[in-house]
Amino acid sequence: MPFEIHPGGVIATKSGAACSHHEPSDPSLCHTDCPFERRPLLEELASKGVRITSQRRILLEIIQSADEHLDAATLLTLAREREPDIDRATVYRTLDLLKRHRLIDELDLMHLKGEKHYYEVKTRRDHAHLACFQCGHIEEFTSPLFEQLKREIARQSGFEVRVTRLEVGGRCRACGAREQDRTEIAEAAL
Amino acid sequence: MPFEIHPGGVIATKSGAACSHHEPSDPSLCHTDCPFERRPLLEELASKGVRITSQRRILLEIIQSADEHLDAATLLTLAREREPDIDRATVYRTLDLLKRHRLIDELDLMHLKGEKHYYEVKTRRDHAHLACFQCGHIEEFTSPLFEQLKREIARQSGFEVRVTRLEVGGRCRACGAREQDRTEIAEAAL
DNA sequence: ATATGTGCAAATCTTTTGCAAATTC
DNA sequence: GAATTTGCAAAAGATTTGCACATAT
Repeated sequence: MPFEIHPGGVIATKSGAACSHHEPSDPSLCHTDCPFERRPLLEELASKGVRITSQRRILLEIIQSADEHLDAATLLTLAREREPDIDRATVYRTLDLLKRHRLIDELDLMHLKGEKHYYEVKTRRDHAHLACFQCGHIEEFTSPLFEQLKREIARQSGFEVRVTRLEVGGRCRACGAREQDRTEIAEAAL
Repeated sequence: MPFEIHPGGVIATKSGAACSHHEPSDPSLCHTDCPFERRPLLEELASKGVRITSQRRILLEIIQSADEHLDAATLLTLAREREPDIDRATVYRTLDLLKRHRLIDELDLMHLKGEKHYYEVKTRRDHAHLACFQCGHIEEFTSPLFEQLKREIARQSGFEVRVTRLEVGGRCRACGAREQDRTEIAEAAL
């Protein structure tokens, strides 16, 4: 089957699989209507007629259940724990496949640690990624305002919006507070 | 002088220099209050005690007056037209310098043409970059909603927001219309 | 005079590609 | 059985680094 992007709507997950977007401590948030989850990647791909190989099965499972942003090298390492012969190229090709099918999003996370990319399962609501230049902490941020902005962009520019990437770099609350402490200590020393 | 980021406010340009953010056909938009322009990069750097070398002078001028998004290789080529001995490393080091001083923004433009970065002078208002996957067209988009979203992010997350990057990928109006045409032609042929 | 910046060359990091053999449907 | 996918090895693309020499303040 020649590659083709299918527009089809987002479908809520039917599985009871762990939802990587909530703390394990609050599993009650992971139910059928979870706005962050969708069908398992494997199901999604198979239904599009994409061949499921053992390598892809492994990679999809890892990506699906990852609870942090993965880069290609980490994904390769994790996959090799299960299948030592899996190749770097297969990882990149699979990531590309998922990207083209719009099942994952590619992130830079402000290039805090080099030029590599990070990946995450596409969620129903887009979110911003906030990266702290000082401690490297990454935070996600969802907002109706963001959705509104995307609609405004589509309407005013005439663009059919397919992918959105909002990354913010700065200093997180904790680092800001720490800095504040330092200032106070310095002042007290005078 | 050890490197240090100075927070200082944005200052409107005093020069009559060409403003790269408006069509040359509408020079009236380029005046003192132009919300897109700021002090020349060279002035900005010099006032921070950064050494101005002949190489930097050339690079700054090119970046300043560029009317499209530059990548490091293009910048090097343009610089070499004026000074053939300038080195690739100097280009990267200068871009890094400007980034650290928050005088330029780094963009990916959705990696339409490889993994390289693009650069533009930081403007007073942040803007989104819309990239058309089909024709490669890049469009900029400013909106009060974007500013509002940034404020919301800062307030709710406690982040001190320093850099924002909003990139949108999809299909531009022209390509969408072209596609529409094709569909109509295809239907008429039935 | 001294700290800083530059060119050169080599290295690094990340991703991509051509091809023969293996696998999926 | 035909088309697709994989592993391997090599290449490509983009950026970074160490060091001796040159330059700016």
